[in-house]
Amino acid sequence: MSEDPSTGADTDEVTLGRIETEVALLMRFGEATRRRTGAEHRVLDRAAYVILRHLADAGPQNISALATRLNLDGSTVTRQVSAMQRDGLIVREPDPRDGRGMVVSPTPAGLQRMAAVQAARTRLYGDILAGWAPEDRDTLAEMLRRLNEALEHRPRP
Amino acid sequence: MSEDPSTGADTDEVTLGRIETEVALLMRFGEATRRRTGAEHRVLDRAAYVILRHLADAGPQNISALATRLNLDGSTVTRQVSAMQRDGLIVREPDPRDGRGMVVSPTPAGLQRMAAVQAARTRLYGDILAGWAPEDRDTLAEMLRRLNEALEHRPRP
DNA sequence: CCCAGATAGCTGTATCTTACAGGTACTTAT
DNA sequence: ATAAGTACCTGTAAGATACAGCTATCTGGG
Repeated sequence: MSEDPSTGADTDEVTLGRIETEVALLMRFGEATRRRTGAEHRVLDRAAYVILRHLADAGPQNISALATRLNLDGSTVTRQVSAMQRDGLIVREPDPRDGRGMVVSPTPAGLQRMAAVQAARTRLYGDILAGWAPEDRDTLAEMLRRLNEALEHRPRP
Repeated sequence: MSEDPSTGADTDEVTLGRIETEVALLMRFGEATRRRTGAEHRVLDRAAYVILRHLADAGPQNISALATRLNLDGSTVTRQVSAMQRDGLIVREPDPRDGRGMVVSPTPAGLQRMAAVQAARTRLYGDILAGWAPEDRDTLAEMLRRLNEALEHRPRP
């Protein structure tokens, strides 16, 4: 470690360390925000938000498909979906093509609530990044997109 | 919304939406990884890792300082520190300058374990970002750093 | 010096999120 | 028609965290 800087021999090592640090930090911020925000923004559970975004994006799906996509156990999604149905955010209907399955669809109320949360979060980022130049915001968005893309196609965790 | 693109009137809105989406996605990746990794990498709890990094970085501290810094309740840190002491990762000594407080210091074993986890995570990022140009990695690191900086100084969550 | 209020840490308890195990109903393949 | 697999649900358990209440200690005004 700690080679001659001019060679750049372990510059990448250093950069990777920085990325590791910053991602870890970002995760902590996110979790803390989620918890601290608590009742206020919790018109919509974080889990519910993710599910609604998925349904809005990829169309009505059954529970197994959701669970796979969200990296969650089926039983977890069953419970989340039950709560969301109780709150009128989604409807659950028998799958006409598979008697075992249930198709989950967002309700208008659910989509509306999701959009509101999304707008609030976007506004929050607007505040947080208030001093940034537009091109820097763009660079950030692009770098995050590429990071997620890389994570999705990672070799083997 | 959806103004004439040539004016760039709501380009920022769109960019903020992208950032919101990508951060949310990154969080889900992180959580899924943490859970899936499970017993394997769990030579070191994620909480313990963060605490050790902090102690290594900022020196021995008492529990309240840690809790404040980590955005956690004092009782949570008390329990985490107890577990870490049981595992020989830290030591807890009475604060000579405040009879109420306890000073938490990392042990050599704790630092070593932390360094090992850090190295493993750095290697993981090396795999994930295998195809990236060094300057892109650098840009990512810098953007993440600036994002975290902005989060730290955010107006008011 | 002494007491009131603040602070540090610990313990008990509750909540939230999740996973795993087992059960039932249905589907698919042989 | 039967066996194996799948989809979902329910029971149970584990982990992380917050809040409330407790004790010991510190600090500042009389």
